[in-house]
Amino acid sequence: MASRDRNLTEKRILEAVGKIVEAEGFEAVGVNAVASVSGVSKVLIYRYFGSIEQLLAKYLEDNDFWLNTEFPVMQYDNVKDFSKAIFRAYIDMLRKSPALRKLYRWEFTTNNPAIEKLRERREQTALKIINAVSQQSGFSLDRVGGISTLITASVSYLYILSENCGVYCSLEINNDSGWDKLLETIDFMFDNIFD
Amino acid sequence: MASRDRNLTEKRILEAVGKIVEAEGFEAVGVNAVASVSGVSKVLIYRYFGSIEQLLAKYLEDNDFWLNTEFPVMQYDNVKDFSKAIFRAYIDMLRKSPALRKLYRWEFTTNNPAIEKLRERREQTALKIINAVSQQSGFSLDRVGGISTLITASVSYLYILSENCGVYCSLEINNDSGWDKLLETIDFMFDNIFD
DNA sequence: TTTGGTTGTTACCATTTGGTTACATACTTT
DNA sequence: AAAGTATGTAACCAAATGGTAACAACCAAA
Repeated sequence: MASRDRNLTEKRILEAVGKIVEAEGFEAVGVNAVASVSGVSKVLIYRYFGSIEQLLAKYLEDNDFWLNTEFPVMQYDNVKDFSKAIFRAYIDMLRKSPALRKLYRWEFTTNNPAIEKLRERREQTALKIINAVSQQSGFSLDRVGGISTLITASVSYLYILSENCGVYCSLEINNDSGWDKLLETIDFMFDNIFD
Repeated sequence: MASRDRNLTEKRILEAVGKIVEAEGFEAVGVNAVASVSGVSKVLIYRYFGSIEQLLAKYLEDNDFWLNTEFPVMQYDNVKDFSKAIFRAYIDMLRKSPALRKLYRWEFTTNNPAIEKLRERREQTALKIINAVSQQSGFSLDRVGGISTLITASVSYLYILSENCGVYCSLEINNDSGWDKLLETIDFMFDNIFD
């Protein structure tokens, strides 16, 4: 596009990555695709980012998934409400971000340093929360960890699937009605557990 | 391979599909790959199956996922044990079948008639079980459906992820220890709910 | 034995992929 | 003004993809 502005073209390239990711997922981010969507010749992609891997690493770094999301701090008087809030936040995060859904999908088929790093952060964040809830509730780490796993994994699965499939177990996962029911189920679970 | 036996070469081709699926997933099933793994020239693939889509449809039909798995019939005296057994069976199914794990992964990125059919069957089976449990337990369909969704989606997610990632939420998902903990969590849930 | 259909192989095709070379244009610094 | 560097483009390359055409070998039925 001949703008002769490195910063701008780098921005254009990264924006193109974002567009492709949100529309088709990380699997579709190739040199040719990025070049054509950004309108920048692919030579510059290699020149400025080295490789697609590095370009994606930069993209992930910029849109720092997980780190930018504020999880509700322990500001509730009881653990039950805190727990409910945590998973509400998790659901919200995935609902709002098509890119995050695509990232979780990508994780199923790919292994690279960037993904490893994201996994580590996820583990750290999870551990922190699990520790807090465990201490406050008196439940063992395994107990709290098991429940957290159950819920977050489920939510992730359903959100990824919802992009291709409208119903799972009679639950409408492509509109709010299904998610309301699921939230209600989670609340019900905690109501039963914390008593 | 010049065996001049259509049945045999068809079998060879389908077996090659199976190998590729189990090792690399449905995404990797291409004409060239199938041809080279099976040792059959790709012309015959088109001649006998029409297209890769149809070949995969045949493969899915043959290895009829979901239909061949026996779910524990209501032979327990209480709903709690029955519920626990159901999800144990579900976990077992995914544990034993690499192809099923790959199928669930494939479902995230693909839509075609064959997949739609599998989804329908899954819905039917799920509905049947949910109905049974709902009647026996007195819980509403939404309640039972919600819990079923939560658990099966979670298990599916963790099994798919386990092929690329060893730990999720401090849970070791690539060996039995993690799965034992998850089973224990599920049991705990039901113990709390059914009382 | 000839005819017709089945099975298999080789070679080819267009398209797309990731990746590079060579060159031209501009800007900056000396 | 000259030299050197940063930016951009067009053309090209090898490899792999899905897909087909042409031909050879074989078998069975007429």
